[in-house]
Amino acid sequence: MARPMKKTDIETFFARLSDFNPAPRGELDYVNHYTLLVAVVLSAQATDVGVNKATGPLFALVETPEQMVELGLDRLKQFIKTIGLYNSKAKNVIALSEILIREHKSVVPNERKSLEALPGVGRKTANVVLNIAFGQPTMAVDTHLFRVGNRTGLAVGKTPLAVELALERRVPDAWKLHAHQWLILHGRYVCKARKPDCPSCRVADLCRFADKTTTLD
DNA sequence: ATCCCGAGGG
DNA sequence: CCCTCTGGAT
Repeated sequence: MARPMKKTDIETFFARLSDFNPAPRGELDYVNHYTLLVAVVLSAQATDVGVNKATGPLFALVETPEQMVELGLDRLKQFIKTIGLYNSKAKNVIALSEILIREHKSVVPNERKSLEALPGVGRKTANVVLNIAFGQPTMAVDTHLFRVGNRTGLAVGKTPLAVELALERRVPDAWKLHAHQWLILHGRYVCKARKPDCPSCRVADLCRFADKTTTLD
């Protein structure tokens, strides 16, 4: 039952996802490093579609920390009211913007430590920014990566951090940079939480969980 | 009722 | 470790 995915199968796993989608892109909308950071902070426990709906009008007006501080807490809340947890997120975005201005010359830092020191930015959000904005091969373990890793046997762990470390150990270097994006897309559209679409999954034969009862052999 | 690119506080 | 923040989609 606790059968981990075989090493050779991990290679095949990513080769197939890569073949299907050679240059996977995230689905959060942003216009620069700062708006990327804000979008990822807003995306906690929310769908990216819902986040994009709110950030479209917001980023048309605001794309720098200075403009965000000038916009102010109450008006920011109006923009993001349709996103869950909007109260604390709005507070965090304003506070984080003030810190960027004060301590980082309004530039999004490229170090984990500085990123995680920002309010509303934890390990997962820092990993996303490091990966997307700065091209670092980080494994940002969100709800999708956690589920897909454990379900398939690719990277098993009881906590997101454990799964992150397992991914770093097990994913071959050649696939590391885009692993997060491939896995999240796979988790969102195929290896879904409620009704995983195993029949149309291109890596089902490598998966310990896949329902293979529909195929005869 | 459950899930969505979680983080912070107790 | 637990709880809270929170609205929209399915």
